[in-house]
Amino acid sequence: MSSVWSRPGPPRRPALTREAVVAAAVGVADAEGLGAVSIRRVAAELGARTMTLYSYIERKEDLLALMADEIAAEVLVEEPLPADWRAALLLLAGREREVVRRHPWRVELISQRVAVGPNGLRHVEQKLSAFDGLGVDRLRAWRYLAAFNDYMTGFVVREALERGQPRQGGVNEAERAAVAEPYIRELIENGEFPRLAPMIEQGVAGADDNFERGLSWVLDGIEGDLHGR
Amino acid sequence: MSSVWSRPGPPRRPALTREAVVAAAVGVADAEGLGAVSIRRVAAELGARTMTLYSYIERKEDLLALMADEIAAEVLVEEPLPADWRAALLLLAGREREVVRRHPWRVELISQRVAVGPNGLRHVEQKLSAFDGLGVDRLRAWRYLAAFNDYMTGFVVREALERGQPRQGGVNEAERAAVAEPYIRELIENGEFPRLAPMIEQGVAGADDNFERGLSWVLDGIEGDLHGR
DNA sequence: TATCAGTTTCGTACGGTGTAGCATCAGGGG
DNA sequence: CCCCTGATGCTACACCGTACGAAACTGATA
Repeated sequence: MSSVWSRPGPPRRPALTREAVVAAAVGVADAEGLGAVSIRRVAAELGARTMTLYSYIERKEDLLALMADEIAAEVLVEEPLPADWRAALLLLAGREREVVRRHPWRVELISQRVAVGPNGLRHVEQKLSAFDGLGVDRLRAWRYLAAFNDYMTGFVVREALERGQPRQGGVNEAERAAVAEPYIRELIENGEFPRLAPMIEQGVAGADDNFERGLSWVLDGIEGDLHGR
Repeated sequence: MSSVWSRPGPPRRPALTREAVVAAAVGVADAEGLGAVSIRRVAAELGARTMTLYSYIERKEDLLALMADEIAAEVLVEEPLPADWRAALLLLAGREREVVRRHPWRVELISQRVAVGPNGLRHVEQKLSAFDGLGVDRLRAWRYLAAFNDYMTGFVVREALERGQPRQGGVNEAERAAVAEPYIRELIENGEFPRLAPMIEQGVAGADDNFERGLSWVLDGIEGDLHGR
């Protein structure tokens, strides 16, 4: 039984890896929202000290980009894609939706200018490949892609907001709804919103999965353009 | 000439108003991005001390909600709307786009669960009123609205990102592009992105205003549904 | 085996954030 | 007149990202 002084300190912890750092960050974001992802917190999660993380990333921004690209891998589908372009896009869209449902913090990264990584690029390439058999030139394909992407972005953002991301701090969801309730009710009463009010009253708003329907309208529009206007 | 002690302090500053606070915050966000909007900064802008702002709002979140509703007023259009539903929606969409161009920080608020205020509700009501003459039931109108809104959200988010919001701190835009350049070039070379690479090389990506075109596809899709599938 | 170079780890510190708690003070109503 | 209500502002706390430099450890070389 030696004294503290002669005993060696704990063996050096197995070296961290960038992958482990990113995985820990993703775990925190999944469980408690993107707001809980701080350098200190992720380090603690790994049993490391704060500044240690800066051996693996240069800035927090980098960590966010790596997180985004990590989950971008989850939306890739195994090739070959369905030959029918609509089926292919529907498949990709479904994946995208699932991934955002699993990692709702993704939508917060959208408006944060995070750099696009290799998996993000692979995803774009897959979307482009859906148009392969159609004989459209690059510009047209790009325009179709843009319209499709824009719809998808809007949809997943709205869905994530409606479902309510895990949040840290701030007012929680039920509480917020409770506060909003009387205000909304007042608006219904006062008659300034004759179209909106009954929709809220009857619960038309919300509780309607418009994913495939809305998407099919966008694809119909593209198809119309495809078949010569 | 009296001494400091006997001279009265500066006359009490004219009382702040909530409107002034919100206007100052919007000004800061327009000029330097949402990241520059801190309680301290907005207070300084008004010549007030930090904690004074908390007489007008309860939390910073409130200030953000008020800012959002402030600019939501800018997207309202004078009634009556064009009788043609497509023309009405196009008008509203154009307004929405202009407002986001003027206040690009709006897109950052989208994914931040800010409460919707009276002007936001008025805006929704105006959009709903576009469907008035069509004889569609509430559920259908709501679905059309959702699809239209989703496309618009995605579009304005993408446009704001492509144009580059004013940012404080962080790497600036040109610098980021310069860093991304060799990485992108490498991807082009290595052949993993046969569809995407030539689009970047030829500049097909970006520099193509797809606003009305993409929107018209969405409206075409809705119109198809309208005319009985 | 002893030394050196290069990484990885981490203690400390700085300047920023939102905001709780309390003291101060002005103006208006009894 | 006084008192009270609400606006104002100081101080302080806990948190953030991260610059800087020292320490500890690893593997390669002499």
